[in-house]
Amino acid sequence: MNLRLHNTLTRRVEDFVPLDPSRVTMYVCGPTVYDYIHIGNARPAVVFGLLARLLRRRYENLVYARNITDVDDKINAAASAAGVPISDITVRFAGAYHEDIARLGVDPPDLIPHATEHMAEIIAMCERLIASGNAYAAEGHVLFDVSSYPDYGKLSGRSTEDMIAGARVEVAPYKKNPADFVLWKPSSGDLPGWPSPWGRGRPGWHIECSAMAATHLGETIDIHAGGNDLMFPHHENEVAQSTCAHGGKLFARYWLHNGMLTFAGKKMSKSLGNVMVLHELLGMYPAEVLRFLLLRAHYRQPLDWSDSTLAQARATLDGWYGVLRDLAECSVDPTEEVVPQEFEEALCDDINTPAAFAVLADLASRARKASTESERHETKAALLGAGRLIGLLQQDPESWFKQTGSGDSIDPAWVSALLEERIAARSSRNFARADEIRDELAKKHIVIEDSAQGSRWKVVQPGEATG
RNA sequence: GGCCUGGUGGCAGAGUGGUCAUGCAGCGGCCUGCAAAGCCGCGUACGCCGGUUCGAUUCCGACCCAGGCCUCCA
Repeated sequence: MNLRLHNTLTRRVEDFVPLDPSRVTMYVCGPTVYDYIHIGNARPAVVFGLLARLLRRRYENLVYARNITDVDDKINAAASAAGVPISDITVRFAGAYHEDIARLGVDPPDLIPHATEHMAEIIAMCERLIASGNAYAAEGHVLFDVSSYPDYGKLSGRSTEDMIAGARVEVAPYKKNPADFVLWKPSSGDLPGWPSPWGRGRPGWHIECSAMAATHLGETIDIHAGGNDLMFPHHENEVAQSTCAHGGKLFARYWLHNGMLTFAGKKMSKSLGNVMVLHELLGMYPAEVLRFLLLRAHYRQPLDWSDSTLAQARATLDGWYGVLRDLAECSVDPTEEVVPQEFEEALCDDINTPAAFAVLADLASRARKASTESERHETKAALLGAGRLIGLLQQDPESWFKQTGSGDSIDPAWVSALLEERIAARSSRNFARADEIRDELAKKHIVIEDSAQGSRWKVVQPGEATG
């Protein structure tokens, strides 16, 4: 089963063949840590974290780096607004990022390079680019000379003429060419800065990733991924810098780009002010519902956030957890879990999570109908194995159904007492009282399920099960 | 304006040149004291117009519409 990935460089799905199967390298652009991230920022971490899992199943040694950008003018703005050093801001929000992402079931990458810890490498790369004639210093800046790199624009599919024609930026006087971009810029006294051959300054954004990728993964890396909004200029600039700094060596062999999360059809972004903050969402919804929502659409497609899709995600997961709850008696040791082949095949087809979920749904339905003990065991082991790989169905099924939204709390003793009373009422055929109790529980969003085995209860989210 | 994606049934969302995606919701039935859960069954979906083809939702062209990038952005 080959792993196939859509490569932005060729705009088609290709077989993934690593340069060196004994050391597979992947770099994903991480967050700039100046605030809590929104749910859209979590999409690449979730999707490419899943890709990392798939890669680890095939290659013994994956080196996966996801950076933290901790030098940036937005950070400077946040720090000066709060009257604290930038490290107060970056440490706090990098910590929050790791915590929130972990709750979404994302494994930590192997390496988490920080831009501020790579100043020497960044400066060295600038010097190398100047020496090779691909960059020039001007008024305390170092700029990349776009005209020195004929392939500039190849990744994002635009020509330099297009860029100039569409330019909406005012051209700084020290630029030779309007498309030239900053590698290093001067810092005035109150801004964070590092000593450099061009005076005290700080790096431009793009060079950080190039320097960190080269430092930890090497000059040519297998996979570089990030949001498709980074394709231009960020990734285009990375390609230019890295290729030129490394004597024309190919920088990244496979470029992967995830689609944007939208809200009411518009890209979720801080500047539009239409963001759903992940940290807050985690307090309102089960983390697996959020993770499932992010994986329900193919990663390259846009994904619209809405109450309806949220409710649908919750309802589908409820169905699968319902199967696991019914199979509670059938014990499956983690070592007995298996990842069904069709499931993994779907994921290996350019991370086709919707197709994988179709396999999971079929599995769930087979598990529910399983008539023999071995069939129950087999399907449950497959369900759990698939769930583990994709990062879902990892909760205890019984407690899954007892989760309440933020603010609500339910006293299980109170529920049990009413349930007992209702059982007694039913056995004495006092259905009026039994229904009264059911209605009372329903006010707390508690639903009763009677069966031959007895009565049980679950919490449904308000608004759940709307189409 | 330039470059790039995409338009699939009530909603979400894969995929394919010629019987099935799948999930959620809905409807009918079974089950149930009634429900819930579950089971069985049900829906002439592929933006518009041409072209290629024995046959197109799938390939080609035009058009319309939406979104992204061109400025910080996952």
